[in-house]
Amino acid sequence: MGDDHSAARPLRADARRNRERVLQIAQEALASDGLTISFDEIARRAGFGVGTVYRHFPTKEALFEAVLLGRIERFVADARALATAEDAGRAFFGWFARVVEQAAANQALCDMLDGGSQAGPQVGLRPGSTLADDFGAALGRLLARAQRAGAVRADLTGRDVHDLLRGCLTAERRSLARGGAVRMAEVFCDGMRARTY
Amino acid sequence: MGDDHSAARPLRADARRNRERVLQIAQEALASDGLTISFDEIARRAGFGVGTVYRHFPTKEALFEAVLLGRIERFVADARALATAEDAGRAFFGWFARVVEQAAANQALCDMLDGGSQAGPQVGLRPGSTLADDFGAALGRLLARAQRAGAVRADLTGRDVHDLLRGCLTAERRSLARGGAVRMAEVFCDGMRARTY
DNA sequence: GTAGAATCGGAGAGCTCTCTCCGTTTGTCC
DNA sequence: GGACAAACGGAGAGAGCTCTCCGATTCTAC
Repeated sequence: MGDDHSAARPLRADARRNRERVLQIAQEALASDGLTISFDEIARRAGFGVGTVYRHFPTKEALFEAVLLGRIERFVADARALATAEDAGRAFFGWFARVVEQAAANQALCDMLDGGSQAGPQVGLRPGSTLADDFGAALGRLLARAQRAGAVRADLTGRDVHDLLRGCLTAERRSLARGGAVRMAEVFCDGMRARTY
Repeated sequence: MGDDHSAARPLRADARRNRERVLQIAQEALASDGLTISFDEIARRAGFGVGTVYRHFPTKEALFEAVLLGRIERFVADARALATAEDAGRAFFGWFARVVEQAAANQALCDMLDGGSQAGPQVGLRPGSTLADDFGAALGRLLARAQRAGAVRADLTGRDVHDLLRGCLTAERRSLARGGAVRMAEVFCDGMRARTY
């Protein structure tokens, strides 16, 4: 996806270098500014004409996906790896906290897991996309197992948890203080834990 | 604020009628579409030229504030009224749930309590505004009292709770299912409750 | 009914954003 | 070094937005 130099002839050396640079700058720009950053601005920061950037990535979304999809896939893979962990509760809470923590450090990841900010483009995780389904399914499996083990309230659905995740990330993006998401996740996790009384 | 017919001569009858209609349509539009709705669109829905709407409200923000500030003030007043309630925990959790519930039914209120969505204009609750301070202070007092009464975890700050509030509203705006915010608030409140173990 | 003030309507200025087009520059291969 | 394809740069088209301006219309007072 975005790798249009796989089948056809290889890119010219300068073009490949420039493509890498665009990706790197876009990565930084997305992390600090989120999905609302403009294409022009990324080109400017990278020191290229906007036409050059479009040559490598045909749309704004294509560039953003090239930068971000891999990150989400990692979350899905992590969840799958934890699907047989010994302590199901620990696996679930740990995964949740890790996703929040990593996304909190990256505006664009927040925007993306947040369902695509109203403002920015819909990237990657729009409802119905394969990746969104995978993410939801992976989360659902971890949750179900933790519930069966009695570690998480039985009345929570996967969608509830996804909403809670979004909520945590919102805190990070909006709050005046950094670290809001992680703090919030703590409270959330307490709320999710199965009551013993 | 927006009431420019208070001191000077009264508005002509048709103008007053039109002003009311603009407010009503804007109210509906904001509730359903949030702060990102365009001024042109509101004028179109109301059946007026855009110039007419600008005659009554000099900027987009002025119109939005005319519609929304009263709602926030109500929340602040409610909190003040509860400041001497018998059951401090009940007062706090009840107020929190009520704010979430009401805001959840109104996109623009969500956007606003959310600190002004990145996209839309900053309306009313921008940090440092009097209303934002009032809101924060009212929330802080309810919280402190509930904590003194042992009903809420002692380690939560007012900012934490404001973040949690934002998080709930995010769920409402982004989730595919309506009612996400209220659901989330339940989990939150459980997480906020002081541990008895 | 009429004069004159108040109000309305909407074209358009000016901005930002995405994306295209094509003349200019650069890399590659001989 | 020269020829030619590949890649670059950035002006500008086109769309959407906020807000202004002023001729056309409507209300009100007499």
